[in-house]
Amino acid sequence: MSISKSNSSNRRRPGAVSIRDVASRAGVSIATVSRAVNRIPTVDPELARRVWQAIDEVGYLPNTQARALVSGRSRTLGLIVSEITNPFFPELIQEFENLAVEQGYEVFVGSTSYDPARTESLIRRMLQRNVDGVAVMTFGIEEEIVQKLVEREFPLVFVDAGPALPNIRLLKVDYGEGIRQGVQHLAAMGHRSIAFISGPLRLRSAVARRDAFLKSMAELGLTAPAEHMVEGNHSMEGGIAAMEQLAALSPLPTAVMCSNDMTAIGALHALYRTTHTVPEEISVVGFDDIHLAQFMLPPLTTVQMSCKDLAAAAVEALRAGIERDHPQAAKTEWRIPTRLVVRRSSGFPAGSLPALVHGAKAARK
Amino acid sequence: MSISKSNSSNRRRPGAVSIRDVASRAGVSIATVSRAVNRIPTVDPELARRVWQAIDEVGYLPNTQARALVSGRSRTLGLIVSEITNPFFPELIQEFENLAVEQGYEVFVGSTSYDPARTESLIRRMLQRNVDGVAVMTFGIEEEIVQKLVEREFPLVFVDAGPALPNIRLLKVDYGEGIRQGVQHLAAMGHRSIAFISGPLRLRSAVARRDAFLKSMAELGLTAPAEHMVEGNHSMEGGIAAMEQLAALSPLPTAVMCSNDMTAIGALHALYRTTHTVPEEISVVGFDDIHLAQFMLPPLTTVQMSCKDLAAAAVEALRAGIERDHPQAAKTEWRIPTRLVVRRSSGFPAGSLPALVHGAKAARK
DNA sequence: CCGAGAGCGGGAAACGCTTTCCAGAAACTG
DNA sequence: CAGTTTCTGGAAAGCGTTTCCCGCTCTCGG
Repeated sequence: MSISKSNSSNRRRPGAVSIRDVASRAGVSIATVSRAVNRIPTVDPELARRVWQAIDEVGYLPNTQARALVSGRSRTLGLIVSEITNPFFPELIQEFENLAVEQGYEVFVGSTSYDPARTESLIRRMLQRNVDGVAVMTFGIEEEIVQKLVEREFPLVFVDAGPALPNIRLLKVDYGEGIRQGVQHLAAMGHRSIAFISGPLRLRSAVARRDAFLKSMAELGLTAPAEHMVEGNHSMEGGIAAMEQLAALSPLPTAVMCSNDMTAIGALHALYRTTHTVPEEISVVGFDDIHLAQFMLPPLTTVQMSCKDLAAAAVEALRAGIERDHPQAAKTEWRIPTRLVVRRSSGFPAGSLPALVHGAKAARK
Repeated sequence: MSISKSNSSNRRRPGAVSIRDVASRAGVSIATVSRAVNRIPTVDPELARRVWQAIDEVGYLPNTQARALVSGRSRTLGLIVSEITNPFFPELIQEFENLAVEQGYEVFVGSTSYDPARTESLIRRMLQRNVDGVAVMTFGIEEEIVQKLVEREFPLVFVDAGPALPNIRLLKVDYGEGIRQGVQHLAAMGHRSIAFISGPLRLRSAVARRDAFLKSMAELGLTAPAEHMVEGNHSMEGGIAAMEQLAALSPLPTAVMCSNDMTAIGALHALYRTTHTVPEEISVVGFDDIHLAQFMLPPLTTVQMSCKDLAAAAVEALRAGIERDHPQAAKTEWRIPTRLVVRRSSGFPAGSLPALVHGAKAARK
């Protein structure tokens, strides 16, 4: 008799099942079904059981759009990264997505490719899709675009260099400590002439890393001449170009610290091409500890910035901004620790006396 | 006087603006605003102008959820890949997303990590989010899960090995031709003992590639003994392990064809570790032509499967299934061409007489 | 000059769900 | 046993759109 209204509609996808189908099947009202689905405790256990059974039988899936429309929350997060083709980001995305899904959120990923127009469109699309919050993990974003989001009182999370605005949560990566660990590791092995390949210097986070390097050097009483400070672009190609520039120097620096792993991998390639040996002639240290790092030849010594930590902090910070009664609602900064991972691309500089350090080199073999 | 109803609601995000705000600002009905936004030609140009101006002034963005709810189409596509951390996929995702956005679609990306439970949850979530269609680019998916989608008459696109079901569109990658090109390239240089590192053989597409290899060999009157057919897992680690197995053989095969580039890169690493030279002692050929391939040492000879072509075909096939009056609505198969890219990881086998081939090797230098 | 027809714009219904409000039932209490 | 409280389920009102339908106006021909 009562053919479900929704199924007689011509617009819905044929197989789709609405809350009404469940209600009539279970012999209750749609309100009861909704309450059962949302686990409101006041519903009679017996009824709830019948509802769940009916849901199972008809294969009901709540329509997210309708839910979002009425609740005002889409249970969707935006994640903006610089370049999805840079291996660091897929790892981050993966972790972020896992955690978000665990918390019942869906994720829209967007990659800016450092293009302001793309970024702009990305943000507009996310706004339109009503995401509940956005994590900007791009290591550098145009201030004005953020403005739009802030105006709408959007929960926002930035990595290390967000604009100082209210309603913004920051993930502070401890570059200072990370880079210091790398520099001290090299200095401890006897390196005095350490070069640095930075990221593109128009990005604040790239500048932050470079400054951390200079500071760490200064702490040890070391200086880096201008020709030892080369600008890369966070990609392998950039690393290759930068390293070629350094390799032309005479004398060669005995070690190179890189702003990220892809750059370091590029450096490794450039050194291979110019037939310099690593770490005998020159040591290379990266930053990030992407998956690939351990498979380099030689395996890359690097400063680990844990994707997992970063993703976890991002999701939590976002939740803190979204969910009214979140325990950390007031927190605005999350610290992301870093740590040194020593592999095989770093060693004693040529001409040093390894024996003095109790054969440490041999031990690492 | 007339405070917008929507703005007085307590649920909406404070900055949000609804169609009603635009309507009252422009002094027209919401229906007219909707028509103007959707560029329905029957609306008076002067009114349309006023509407657009009002939209600009109040910063209106149509709510996608409400649109989707009423139109029954979410303008969202699902993209399922195997492993987002495998560099091939980010490149694919990037292209896919660009094209989809160009066509006015948003993309939900999901990575299965070869885990049926994850895949299951992924599909359920996509169903729930009402995606208009799904492209499954995982090189192997569980049949039963697909069943669910097919039942709902979901537009579906598969890469090369989709189940033979109605309403499914297939992207046929021309493995036969691609692998043949690789094998013939090697054979032409004088290789007779060619090994093959496959993908995980429970995946149909891995089997397809392996069979293509055997067929190509047979065409040339060559055979591959069992110990030359090693199973990898499409990752670098798998390639390393497989190559180590091959490297232990005596005599060594003079060339290795790999099921994908990551495997080939792993093989290169394994050979470096065992101090075999490439291509002098052994040639290596990959498949996919990921970005990384050209930066290997030596740069990897590989069979290119263009991400761009693949993504373009996927988006088009999806649109053909979604949009009622799409010109290609009836098409069910798209061919993806492949082509050989010769770089430096392949060369003449040891003991061959390069001079016979008119100094081709020298020419490639 | 009047009526028919065309064209445009507004009111209202519908999409599938959540949530509030209220009525009725059940369980107590005096 | 009547009155009060507590609880449960149903009806209905939206959420922000699109779209259908109807009525108004304007034009043009007879």
